[in-house]
Amino acid sequence: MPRYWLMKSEPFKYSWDDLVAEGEGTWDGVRNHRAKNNLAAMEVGEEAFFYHSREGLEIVGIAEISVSGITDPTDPENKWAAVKVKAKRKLKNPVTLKQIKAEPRLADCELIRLGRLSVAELTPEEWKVILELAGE
DNA sequence: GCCAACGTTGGC
DNA sequence: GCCAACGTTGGC
Repeated sequence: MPRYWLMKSEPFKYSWDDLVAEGEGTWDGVRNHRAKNNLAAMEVGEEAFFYHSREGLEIVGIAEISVSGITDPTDPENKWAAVKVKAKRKLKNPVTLKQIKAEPRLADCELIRLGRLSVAELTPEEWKVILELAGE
């Protein structure tokens, strides 16, 4: 069973357009244990929403895990996890944090419950609801 | 720019 | 091993 993810990035540091331009990006620099566990659990081919935090505050597209189970190249001690992702496609309409908060079916998702978690897991149901909000 | 939430650090 | 202080994240 594939799992579904949501990855946050501050667009002035690394935006969806940056990922599109690069083709493939390494998701590193995560220094939170729960986020790390999520990164370590990712498998090649699984999909993740790409969310812009601090600015934008919306899900803009879907990325696909292209390389999983690597150690963070920015961590000299090699204890943190990382993955590589490829831009898959843009959402038809971006889904804002406001829309997510207004949707009762998403009240329990990690993104809302653990606001500061930079890599969150979504259930298949939550994934579908967000696609619905995107007009898909 | 502020502040709440949360993780980490360090003194005891 | 507890907990206060501090730093960081991220929404507002």
